[in-house]
Amino acid sequence: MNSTRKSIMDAVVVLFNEKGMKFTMDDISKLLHISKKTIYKEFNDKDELFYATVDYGFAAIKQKEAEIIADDSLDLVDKISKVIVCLPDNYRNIDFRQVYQLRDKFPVVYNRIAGKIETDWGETERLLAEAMDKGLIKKVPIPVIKLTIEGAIEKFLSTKELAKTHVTYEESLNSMIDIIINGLRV
Amino acid sequence: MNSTRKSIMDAVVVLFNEKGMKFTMDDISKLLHISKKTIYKEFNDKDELFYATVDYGFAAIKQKEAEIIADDSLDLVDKISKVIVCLPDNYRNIDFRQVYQLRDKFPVVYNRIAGKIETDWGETERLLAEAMDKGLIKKVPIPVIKLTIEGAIEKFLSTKELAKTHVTYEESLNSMIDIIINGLRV
DNA sequence: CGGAAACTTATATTGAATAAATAGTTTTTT
DNA sequence: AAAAAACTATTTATTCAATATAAGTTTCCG
Repeated sequence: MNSTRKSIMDAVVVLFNEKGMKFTMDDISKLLHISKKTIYKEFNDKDELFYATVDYGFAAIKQKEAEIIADDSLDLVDKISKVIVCLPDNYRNIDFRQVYQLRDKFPVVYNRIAGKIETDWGETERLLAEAMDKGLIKKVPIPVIKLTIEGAIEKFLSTKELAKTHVTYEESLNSMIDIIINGLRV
Repeated sequence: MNSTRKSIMDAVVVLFNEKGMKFTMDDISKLLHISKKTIYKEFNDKDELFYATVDYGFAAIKQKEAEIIADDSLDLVDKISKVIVCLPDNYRNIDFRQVYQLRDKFPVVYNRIAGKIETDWGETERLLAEAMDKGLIKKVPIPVIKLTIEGAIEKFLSTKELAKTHVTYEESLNSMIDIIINGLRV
């Protein structure tokens, strides 16, 4: 993949975090000091650009996830907690709450994201089921675990309460995962 | 408090769960087969009705909470998990996600609710801090615990994923609290 | 008295008209 | 060759009057 494509997709992520979905193709060109023609040489339209950016971003997550799972120095429960933190950690700078804004205007892109997140959870669910089978953790409905973690992440991202108490998002996430993994241990 | 007032406030809760904030004074009178005049004899306006309904509802929660805390047969950690479940349990039939709709139209009522929820958490926070002091549970930033629980509850209420897997809201809530309390134990 | 309905006025919603912004293209400049 | 700027055809936002809805009051009636 050429570096122009990459820099454009990086700019999309930067602008998304700055302005949500309210940024224009002109914003991208201004940020990178490139002409719109250059963008349209790489991507046929805005949809295609967003779609590619999503795939580009999630590829990095999948990569890291695969490394964790392949790491033989980690036991199964450690792998689970690392894989769970993996998703938001790579995307520390992405405000996932704004993703819902895509639903109406870019439904294809939105569904791609939803699908990617589901797939990512699929891996975690597989590990959780295996750990339950082996008696390493309690048997608890997996949706309860999933929703608890998702809900906590959304709260951590959306609230200002953490900032007030000088607890960072990352520390909160690790604390939360620790509590839950420890709570699941038999 | 007279029974007319109570039945009107009960109707408010019923209609709120049915229609969110989109119900009218006429809806209340039709549901109860009473005239609007009767409603306006008890409450000066819609604001006052909602305000009273909030206080009426939270009084029941405070009552139950006090009973749990006074119960000497429970140890501190048990009290914490019971007090946490106490809030949503009493309000099993209230969809708290719709409360934000009040913010614009009934700011006074909204602030009352926000205040009540904060007060309720204050009690739980006090118990958590005490348990940490006594070394009964791990020292973890309390906002992390609070946000995790709040996030999970919101997710349980907002998603259809639980229904699909035949796990009830109540079971999920209890599982979640079990995991977290167990995860906090030293 | 209290329910049912009619009535008034404030608030909300709708939709067409208009203005503004933006995706995508073309031209000019460096 | 690519940036910058100008351009156009659509989309999207805004405005404002009409329309409709709902809060609160009054009237009538059993």
